[in-house]
Amino acid sequence: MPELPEVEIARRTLAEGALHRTIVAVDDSDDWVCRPHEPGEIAGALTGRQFTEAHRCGKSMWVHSGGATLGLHLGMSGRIVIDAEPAPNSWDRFAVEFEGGGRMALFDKRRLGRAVLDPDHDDLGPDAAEVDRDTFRERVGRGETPIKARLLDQSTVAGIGNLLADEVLFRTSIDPRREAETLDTTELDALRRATRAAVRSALDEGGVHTLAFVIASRDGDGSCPRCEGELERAKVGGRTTWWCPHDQG
DNA sequence: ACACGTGTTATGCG
DNA sequence: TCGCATAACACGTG
Repeated sequence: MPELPEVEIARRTLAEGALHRTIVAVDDSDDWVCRPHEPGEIAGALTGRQFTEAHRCGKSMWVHSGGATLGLHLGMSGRIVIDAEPAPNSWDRFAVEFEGGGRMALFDKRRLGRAVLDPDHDDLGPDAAEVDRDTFRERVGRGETPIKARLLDQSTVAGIGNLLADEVLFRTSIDPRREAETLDTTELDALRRATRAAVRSALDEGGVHTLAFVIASRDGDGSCPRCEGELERAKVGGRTTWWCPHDQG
């Protein structure tokens, strides 16, 4: 589920449902998801406090509590759930209970999500939906790595995942295997604009699953939405990649 | 049974 | 130290 748009939706869920409620209990017993702290350490830092603000950069979120900051990452399968019954099979990997009932949980079957105290975001690039034109040009348009791998590198620009990368490369007719430094400024500017537009659209429609090329490649019959030719599939930057060999030559 | 996956990070190599 | 590639991580799903 989670790429930048899903995480922004999760942040809004936190902002609307988890702020200004007194925390009376914390379940941080999953010592794989709750790291690197000892069980009870997050609980000790948050119990009795209220979350006051919910922030996001790329796919990382953090909430202020007046004292410690709680960092949340959804990993590949995580979701934020507010005021629901505890999930079966301990799929709630982290949870806080609020005074008077109700709770906030990180639901994550695969356990690749994270709940951390005072998260370190030093290795995170600027948010992919906010980065300015010149910064995008200089950070994305360098190196011999495939442009898709560059877009997926969270320290270059934060928030683009596997599906969004395919979508914006399709929208700009750029071959995902091109070396990043071979892109000219026109192509880089187009990539940035396509990213902003795709994020806006995904936010409006409910996630990256709703984007046309994502549907065509993952759920559809594998034909190009533009020329109807057959899409190609291969590993690029270690990830499954779809593109149109005709339009993205 | 077995490979795959919307993410991150540790490790290895030039 | 840097840039890049790959494996590993956990575990449900098809």
